[in-house]
Amino acid sequence: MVRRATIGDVAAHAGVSTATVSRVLNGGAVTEATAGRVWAAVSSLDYTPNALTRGIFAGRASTIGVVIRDLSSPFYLDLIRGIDAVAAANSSLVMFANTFRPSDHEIALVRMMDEHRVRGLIVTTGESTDSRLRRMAESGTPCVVVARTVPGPPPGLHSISLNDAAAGRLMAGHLAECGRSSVGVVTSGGRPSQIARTAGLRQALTDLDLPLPEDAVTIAATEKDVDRAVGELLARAHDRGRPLDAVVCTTGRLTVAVHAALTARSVAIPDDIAFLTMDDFPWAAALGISVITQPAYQMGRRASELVVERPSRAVSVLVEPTLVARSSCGENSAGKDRADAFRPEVSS
Amino acid sequence: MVRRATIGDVAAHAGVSTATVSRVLNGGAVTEATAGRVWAAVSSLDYTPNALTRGIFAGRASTIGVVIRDLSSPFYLDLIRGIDAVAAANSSLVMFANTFRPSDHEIALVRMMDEHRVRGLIVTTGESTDSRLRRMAESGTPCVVVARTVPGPPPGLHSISLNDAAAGRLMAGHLAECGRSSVGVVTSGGRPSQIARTAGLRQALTDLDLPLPEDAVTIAATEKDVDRAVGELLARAHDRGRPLDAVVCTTGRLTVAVHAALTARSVAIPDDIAFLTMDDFPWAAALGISVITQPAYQMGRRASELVVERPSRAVSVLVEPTLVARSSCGENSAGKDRADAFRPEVSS
DNA sequence: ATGAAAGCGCTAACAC
DNA sequence: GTGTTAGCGCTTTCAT
Repeated sequence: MVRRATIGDVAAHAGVSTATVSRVLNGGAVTEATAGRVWAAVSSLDYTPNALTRGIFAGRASTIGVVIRDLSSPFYLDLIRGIDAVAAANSSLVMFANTFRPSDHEIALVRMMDEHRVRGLIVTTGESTDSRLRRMAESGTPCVVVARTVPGPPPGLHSISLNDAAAGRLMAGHLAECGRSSVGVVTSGGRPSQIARTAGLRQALTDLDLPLPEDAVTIAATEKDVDRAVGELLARAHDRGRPLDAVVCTTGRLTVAVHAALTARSVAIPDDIAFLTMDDFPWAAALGISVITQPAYQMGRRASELVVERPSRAVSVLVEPTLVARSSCGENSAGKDRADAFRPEVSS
Repeated sequence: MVRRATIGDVAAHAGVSTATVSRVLNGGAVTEATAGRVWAAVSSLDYTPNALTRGIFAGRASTIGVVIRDLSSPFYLDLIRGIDAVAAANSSLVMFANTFRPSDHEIALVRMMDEHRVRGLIVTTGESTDSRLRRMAESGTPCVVVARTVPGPPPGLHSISLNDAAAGRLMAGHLAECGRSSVGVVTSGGRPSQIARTAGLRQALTDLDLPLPEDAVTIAATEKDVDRAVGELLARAHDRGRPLDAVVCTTGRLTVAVHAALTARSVAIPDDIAFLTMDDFPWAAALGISVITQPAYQMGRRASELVVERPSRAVSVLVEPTLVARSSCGENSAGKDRADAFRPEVSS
């Protein structure tokens, strides 16, 4: 096992001091001649500088931390791609951790990111991590919370989220336009974004004189739970005497499962029931599924930028949802294309 | 901006030496009493140990590096999930970088991972990075190459890949069983795995007396290029007087695009043309698309395990593909379920 | 322009 | 059990 060359080895090999080597590596004042000798030593020894040791000096690593809840969701996937793109442009690496669902685990992951002295941290965690995020922000590690806002954030603790109520309203509007009047919704539960979407939907529906009964909303925490949820939704509406003519899903994570549950019951989309969900995905076009989309990639970019640019105040970015109408709700409107709904930020 | 507490601060606050603090943190011999005082200091100062500094001691970080070509491909996504799962179980974080397509960029990324002294590195890069991977392995950083094998690997340089030729054969067999005889293939190009799949397919087809003409194989490097490729495939077969009755795609990355190109030409699947592709994905069932699948998640787990367990020899894992027959090739066989084809490793 | 030396936050011998 | 001391690999004064 070959020992790695250190800066000392390079110095010895080039016949200079470590200080000089450091200078040529980081661009200090050195003669052409010495620089040449040093570079020669570097390559002949295959010297690769140690980023860890460098980081201890800077006080922090050059890495951007990301703690995400569920990699397989289309939204998070695009988010990461955005984050990674900006990181790459700043020659930062992304340090990633998947929290997997409910997971109290997320506290430990955020802690690990902190221990690794990430340059900044981007998370989609729940409130349980807020105290640590605050402290990190206060001690100079910019943090950005996605899909949620933190009350009274200290400088350096940013947030970037979708106008969830507007997303709900968009859903209501589209469904109404398509002549649907009895909608059922499956949502993934208690996260603020989920609640706001459902509330926005209900409000808009009510304004349209299309009230959404309590029991027309069901919670499915996981994909496995979706089939039951959809079954109940259908049954309740039937019992109520107003069979469903639309099902909306408030999270992209459950789209496949809801669609499958519907299909398994041989409901025809959109003839029997309209289907509308969150977050665009590669196969949506092929399946004709209409969606409300959020600019995930741009959100990821923005999050990374906040980390890199370190604005001194707490920044709160709110992005707007867009409807991508395809055929799953009945009318096959020309379909505004997956427009980029990213808007300039709003400082808090 | 609050300065972070160091081990020295904790020591001072608790009235002990830094060595003692280090001991209670890492489990050395200490009195209940001192330990108590130290922990009290730790929490009252919100002390969070610096993983960077720790790493400089261990000689390396506790992070697992991953350089992936394309996050959005279903295969890579599952691979990462597998990697992350094992990393989490070993309280390692995953350091991630997306290489994006063609990218010579990958050399720089692997280098960065090396600079960060990752505990081990998992890559899907091309041969351009081999020399560095060899050096890393030789100096004690286990590396695992996915979807490719490195000739004459030094100890510590592992590989894990699919039996690509078998995948091609599986495709040929299924297509033949479904009564198809004129197949066209779209492949993403020159990577060894792509070549082996196509070769396996061609060989098996030939053995079945169903030769695959040169011009029935077309290369599409990116999704944008797929439509052209499919068009050419169809046209050439037509000109040849043997219109296609099957299209196979040798990479999961292009599945959506190939499917879209076919649909755009209003070919009916499977009535006009059978469609068979690589890598299972969440929507495949809904669309009835038959696939040849590889155990991506397990491969990710295995890769991580190789990093964690550091076997002293070079290990080469070969996994077998499985056919998941749905309806896109005509017959709707019961469909063996997405079986786990993971097999015990084979040492090289 | 370059070297000597101090020190970043932490661990690991080695004394006591 | 606990403190002292010497580093780990690197950057950064401060001299020269």
